[in-house]
Amino acid sequence: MERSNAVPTARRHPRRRPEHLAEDLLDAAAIEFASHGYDGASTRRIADRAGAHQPQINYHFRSKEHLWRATVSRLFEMMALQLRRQVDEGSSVGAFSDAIRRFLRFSSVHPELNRIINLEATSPSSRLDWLVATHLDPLHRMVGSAWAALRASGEGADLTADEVWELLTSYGALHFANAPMLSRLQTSADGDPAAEAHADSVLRLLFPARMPGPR
Amino acid sequence: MERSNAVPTARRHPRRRPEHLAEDLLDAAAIEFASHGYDGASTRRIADRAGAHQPQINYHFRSKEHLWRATVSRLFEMMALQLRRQVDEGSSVGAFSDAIRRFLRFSSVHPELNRIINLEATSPSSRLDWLVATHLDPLHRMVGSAWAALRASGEGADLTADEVWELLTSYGALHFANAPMLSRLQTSADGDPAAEAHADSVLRLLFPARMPGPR
DNA sequence: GTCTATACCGAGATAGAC
DNA sequence: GTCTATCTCGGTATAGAC
Repeated sequence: MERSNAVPTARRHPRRRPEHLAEDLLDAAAIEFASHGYDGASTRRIADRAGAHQPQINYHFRSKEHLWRATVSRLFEMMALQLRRQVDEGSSVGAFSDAIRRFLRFSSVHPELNRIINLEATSPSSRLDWLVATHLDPLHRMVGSAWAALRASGEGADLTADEVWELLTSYGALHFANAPMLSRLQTSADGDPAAEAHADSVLRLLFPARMPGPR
Repeated sequence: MERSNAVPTARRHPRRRPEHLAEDLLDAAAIEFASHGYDGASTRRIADRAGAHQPQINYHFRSKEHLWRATVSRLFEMMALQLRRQVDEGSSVGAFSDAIRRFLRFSSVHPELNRIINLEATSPSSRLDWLVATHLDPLHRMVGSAWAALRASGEGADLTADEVWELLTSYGALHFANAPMLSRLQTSADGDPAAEAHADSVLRLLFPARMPGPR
């Protein structure tokens, strides 16, 4: 294992009396799972990062797998919070675009969710089954019907709903999830500044007629 | 660790006398690294999958890290072989499109490369540094100058070279790398059949004027 | 070059004192 | 709820017979 930079080195003996240890553990778990994948992440490091002991994880969550699910569900809840105004509500281009901007803004602030999803996306597992059934499929349906409504009213580029889904998740959100790599290839890719610019890029692909603007 | 389906169960005692054990180990390593990430992959399973013993890996390659680099380099060589006619050669739309089709065809047959790249893309590591410096940066430059030439001659959509790079790798290649997830969301995503259709989708985004064709 | 045996470490999980 | 101690397992790597 490569453990380049030591975790914030939680002080050893005196652990501390956290109001919300469970929350802290979930925060730490998100980072570790996103960086090393499920198999590669270790509950020891997660506990360390949260300033807790490793057995606390088994106490507060039942197992590593339960911790993973709780972590993912929490990230989805945070995203839903940031989206509030749902995608399927207004079928207007404005509402749809607004939802996309919120989604991408969230993805730039919390790239962990898309990272975790992408780590699981490449090989079948019970985690992937759960992820799709519990979280992704409902979202996919919402986006699909919203796009269908737009297309029916003559708006939007000539793309299928599945193509739009992939554009949003792969091209759109991965821009932030893969920032460590992209920043090594390009001038700058991570951080908030580029978030709105990338959203513009996505929207230009989806609505070329509306946003032909030069760069 | 979740080890859902047992590896082809290499016969135990009688190992075999392989012509190219190293090649077999690299094939097996590609699959395991792509499925579980560097940390999650185990040299035992890789050896098992190749019908070899675990210590053989340390004999033929120096370490797990060396095995990983050899695996990645081999996949890039296979891709270069499939691309043969280089991207930067002709600056015509036809040559560029042809290269993209070859790239995506390779990605659909060997999704392991894009999977491995994506696994490393999300967090800094010495492996990511090596990957970018050795393999990705040269490719990125080639694509960049090829696209610049096209744009200079008035061809192609209003996209920056970096946007094109992300469209090709994230939207384009990930379609195949993430097939296990996408196939659970959509009607069908993996396998060769959809490869050309997805290439059409990518090219339609890059050259809307030329390929406005309905679906 | 191939195999067995094994060293050594870190993983997840549990028991039980506090 | 928190902590220490510890169990068991699987990880990478090495030594050495063949």
